[in-house]
Formats: sequence, structure tokens, C-alpha cells
Amino acid sequence: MRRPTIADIARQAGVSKGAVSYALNGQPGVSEATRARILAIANEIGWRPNIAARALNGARAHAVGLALCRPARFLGVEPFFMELISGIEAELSARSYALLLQVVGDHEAEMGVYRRWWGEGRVDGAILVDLHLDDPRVPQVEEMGMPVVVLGHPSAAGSLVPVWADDSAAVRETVEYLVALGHRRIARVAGLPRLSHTSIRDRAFGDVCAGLGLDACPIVHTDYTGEEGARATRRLLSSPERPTAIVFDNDIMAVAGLSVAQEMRLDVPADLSIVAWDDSPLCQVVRPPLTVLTRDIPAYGAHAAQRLLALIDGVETRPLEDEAPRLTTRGSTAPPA
Amino acid sequence: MRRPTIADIARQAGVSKGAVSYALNGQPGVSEATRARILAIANEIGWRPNIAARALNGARAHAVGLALCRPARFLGVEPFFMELISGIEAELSARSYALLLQVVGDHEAEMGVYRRWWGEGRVDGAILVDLHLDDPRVPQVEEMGMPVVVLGHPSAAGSLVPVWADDSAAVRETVEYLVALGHRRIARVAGLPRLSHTSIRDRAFGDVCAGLGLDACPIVHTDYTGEEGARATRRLLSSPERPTAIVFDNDIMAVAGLSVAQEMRLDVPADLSIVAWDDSPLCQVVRPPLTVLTRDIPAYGAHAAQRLLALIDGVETRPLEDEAPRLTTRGSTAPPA
DNA sequence: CCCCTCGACTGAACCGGTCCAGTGACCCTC
DNA sequence: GAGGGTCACTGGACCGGTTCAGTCGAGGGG
Repeated sequence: MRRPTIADIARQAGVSKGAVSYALNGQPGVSEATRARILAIANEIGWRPNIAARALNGARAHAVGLALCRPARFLGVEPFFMELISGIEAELSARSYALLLQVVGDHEAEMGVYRRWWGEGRVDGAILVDLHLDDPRVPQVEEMGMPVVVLGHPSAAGSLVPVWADDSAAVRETVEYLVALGHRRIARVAGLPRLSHTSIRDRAFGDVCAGLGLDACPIVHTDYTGEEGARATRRLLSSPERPTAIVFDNDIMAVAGLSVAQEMRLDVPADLSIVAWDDSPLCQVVRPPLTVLTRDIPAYGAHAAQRLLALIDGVETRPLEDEAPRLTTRGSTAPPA
Repeated sequence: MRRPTIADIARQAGVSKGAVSYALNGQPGVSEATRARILAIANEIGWRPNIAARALNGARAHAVGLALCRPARFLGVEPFFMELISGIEAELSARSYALLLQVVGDHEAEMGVYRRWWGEGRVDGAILVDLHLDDPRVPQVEEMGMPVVVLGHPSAAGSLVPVWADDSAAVRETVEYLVALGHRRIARVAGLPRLSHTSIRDRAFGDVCAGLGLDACPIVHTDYTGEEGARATRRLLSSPERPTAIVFDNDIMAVAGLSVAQEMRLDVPADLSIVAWDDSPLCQVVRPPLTVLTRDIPAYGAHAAQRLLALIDGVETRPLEDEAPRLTTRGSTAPPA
């Protein structure tokens, strides 16, 4: 039950290996009649190209890599990555590219994985996510010479191709909306402070609040888990200058925050308005349903994959600014009582 | 900036390619001194084996495949897959195996992906998930001769190696617990009826209820989304013989059901007890926190990966029964009022 | 001192493709 | 009808490893 090779096809068709190769790859050098005959035989005996042999000739590996550097328990929590992956996938599979996925413990391991993949010729490029401030991976990847697309703000991407969305605009839209509703004390429950998008949102939040002349606008940093989201909310709601609106950096913390508010006998939205970053079924399932910043995450992933494939093809690529998150209002935001 | 090959090492060390190959693979045929010299040079010039070249010699691809056949929007919803993947990953990366992931639209596409991966020599095996009743994929994969581990009950796995957990036992434990609390009218909001684990749970639910002499124990099937979970709950709670306890097949539907109950001014757990299948941060974040059937999903994935690697290594493997889901009680279950 | 064995190493075939330099056959043109 | 060009196809080198059949020299035994 050996797998058929082009040599088998060549023998059956009574031509040389070279002719078969031309025929199967749609290249000139064979007559249409011969090509049809060869294709028929190939089809009949169930021939598939051996990628290893193809790759050996300096061809593409036809795969791209994604190493995720988050502990398993956080990965499961947020729909973000799964949606991102399915978006990336949609683009890749349309071009018959495979996605190599690995979950790693830290950035060092992540770089080791990229180095191995690239060194072994397993991938043609990679997507870098969760950029940190002064991320050490950027210069390292630049040095490797591997085609890489970065999901994150251009300011952190060095010479790599960034795919990003304007988080600052989304923060501004949200705060301005809350202020228009009459809120003056707005807080932000943020994610990991070392992530570059966290600091970008933090800065935007501070700037907008200051620009609108709001009172103290506290920011609390968390690790994105529901527990820390709940703790942060409890602390904010226990302060003497209690905020009337809280903007959360993900959905799970927003839901946790909602529970805390209800536990403390606060009415949402009358006593407290809540906005979550990233929509998910979760946000629509709770009462009241949450006002959210909506992103098309699969599209985000698809765009990144597109850019990466272009980069691999040697097409010069410029940064891609994706659509900014849009505010979708639901029952969790209202004028303060 | 060509990647170094063993020929480069051979030249620098003044030996033949063959000797370098022996040295780098820890095989006999070279002296320890030469081996050390070769390793030092390989290390210094940053040599990595080209897997394509290795694979060409009939060696392993050092990758396994996973094709997920669910629409993107469902994938993001449940933490299940992400946790499963991270568990699989943990096992694979310890053995330097890569995971090839692809999200597909239907089973036909899924088989196409497996066929391509296997035919192209990209993977050494695969993991099959979401088994259906009389799943057409099982005989097809059997015919391909690809090593495959199935996540699901042995009865649906044909000659493939199953990795499974005793869902029936978990159903029994749950129902018996609810009955012990005093419940007589228990309902089940199930997932997709064509999935084999759904039918197994359905049957167990019916058997246990009948065995305990309970009244009508309705089962409603859904597509796992919060919307359908909410609809099903609304219907159940509107019936004249309203159940006093509902067991949901996933966490998102349980949370949706909780919201519906609260909307209908029912107190959870006094008027309605709720149990969710699979724990997640979500279950702990809502009020009251949900009683759940806990599984160690990453471990489940890791076991599947282990079995698959053993299968690939030609070690004979038998079915693996994983730990049954355990009931973790929280505030959403209590004696009926 | 010769033969044998064994360890260390070489040279080349091989895996399954790609692709380039040739080779005829045929047609067109002046 | 000779010269030139194109088309269809062949043969073989090549990619970067693995592996096997040898070669060579040192060491040991009789």
C-alpha cells in the first residue's frame, strides 16, 4: 500500500517524470491530450504531492506558525483566540495553507518554537500576538529574517508588518458616550499592564478623561480573569467616590463586575453603567445585556493572514489598519440615577 | 544567508556527510571525539535538521492533525476546544510534535483535509472529535490507514482507539443528587441530538429518571447557543408541570437559563435548581454561582495526544477511559421550595 | 608474521518531487 | 529545400537528509 508517486504515473502514462511534473503543475511543456491523460491517471490512483519532496526544492512549506504564550486556563476563558484562529484559518485554508499551533509558557519558549519551525523549514512565516512594551521578540524575529505579521500597534512592531485597530478611538467613543449620558466618574478595569494594547488604552482613557475635564478616572489592572475583575469592581464600588460607570477590558470581567454590582444591591444600569470590550454570547445572555465594544475578530485574523501570505509571496506590504471597535449599546448603560 | 546543511558541517569538520548524520543522531559509527567536534560545529553555525529532507526518507512528519468541524461562532463560545487544544499541545510539544489545526465547514471538508494531510505526508495521525451517530468519518478514516484517536464513546469508534469518559455515570450522579434534594420534576436541556455523546447522555438521563420512578423528565435539544438555551428554558418554565431542576449540556446555556429564570421572577435555587455541564469561569462569576459537572479538559486532550503518539509509535493501544465528570455543587442547587 | 575482527569513516544510492539543458519532430518561411 | 523556430518531451542534476555497502587501519590472537 505504498503511496503513489509521480514515477508510478509516469510509468503508467509511458512518459517521463518531468512530463508528469509539468502536467500536474499546469506548466507548459506537455500537450493538452497528454496532460489530460496524466491527470486522469493521477486522479485514478489517488496521487497526492508529497510536500516534503516539494519543500526540499526550496519551495514553500505551505504552513504558517502561531505560538500562543498564555497559560491554558486563560486561553479557554476568552473567546478571542478561538475566533482569531478561525479567522486566520478561513484565509489560510482558502489558499491551502496549514496553521501550526503551539501553546507555550513564556516568550523564550515561544522564540524557541519559532526558531525551530523556521530552521526546520516547517513554516513560511508567523503571526505575533500579545505584544509587550519593548517586546524582545520583535528584534529577535527581525534578525531571523522570517516573514512575520504583528497583531498590534505599529509603534511596537519595529520593522515588522503590523495589523492593528485604533483602540484609542474606541476608548474615546466610549467615554464620550458615557459623558453624554451624564456620567462624571468613570473607571476602567484594564488587563495586563505590560501588554502594549493595555497601555495604549490606558493612555487614551487618561487623555480623554482629562480632555473632558472629568474628575479622577481610576484605572485598575488585572490578569483578565473573572476573579480579578470582580475584586477590582468591588474595590471601585467600595470607594467613597464611587464611579457611576465602569469600562472593562474583556467580557468575562464585565460579567463578573455585573455580578458584584448586583451582589452589592446596585442597580445596573441605574446605579452603575457597564461597558465590556469585545462582544460575545455571554454579554447578551446576562441581565441586563451588556453594552460592548464590538470587533470583528475573525476578520481581524483573516486580515492578518492575508497580509502574511502577501509578505511570504514577496509582495511589499504596508501596515494594515483594521476597523476600530464599534460601540454597541444594550441595557447595561444609562444616565446615572 | 542560506541555512546551514550537514554538508556545511561535513566540510568544516573534514568528514563525510554520513559521519555527520551519525554524529547528530547519536548513532554508532563515529568516535566520541569526532561526535563532539561535529556537535560543536553544528551548534556554532546554528544548524537545524530540515524536516522536509528527513520526512522524505520515510521518517515521521512530527505533526498530528486536528480538523474542527464547527462554525467559527460556536467555537469561540465554548472554552472546551481551547482547553482541549492546550491539553493536546502540552503533550505534543513535550515530544516536539506540532499540531496542525484547521477549522472546516462540514464533515466532507474535514475528510478532505485529513486525506490531504495524510496523502501529503504532513501528519502522522489525527484526533477525531464530535462523533456523530453512525459517523461516516470512522469507516473512511479506517480505510485510509491513518493512526487516529477518537474522542468519544467506544461504541461509536469502530476499530479506532477511543478516549472517553463515562458521561452516563455523571448523569446518574447528577440526577440522584437532585432527587436526594427532593426534586421530582427534572428536565434536561441537551446539545445537538446527532452528536453521539448527546444521545448517550439522553439515554442515561431517561434510564435514571425511569429507574427512580420520576415523573415526566423532558429533554429539549438545542444547538448549544445561549439563545436556544434561553428558549428551551423559557418553554420548560412555562409548562404547567414546570420542572424544579434543569440540567444543561453546557455552561453558556446554563447561564442563559439562569437569566431567563430571573427574568420570570423565579428564585434560583429556591424555585429552580440549575446544573451546568463543564465548569468555566463564567459559572463562578454569575449569581448564584452554578453547580457544575467538572471535567479536566486539558487532561482529556493530553491523554488523547498520548494515546495517539503511542499509536504512531506502533505501540498497541487499548481504549482509554478517562475520569468521569464530577459534580461540583455551588449555589444554584437546593431543595425545591 | 599473517589473518581476522572491529571500529571509524567514506561514497553513493535513495526518498519524491522540480526544473534545466537537450533532443527530435514538425511547421513556417524565404 | 535549407534554415530557423516552436512544441512536446526526455534525462538527469539537485534539494538535504538517511542508510547501507564498503574501505582502511589499528589491534589482537595464534
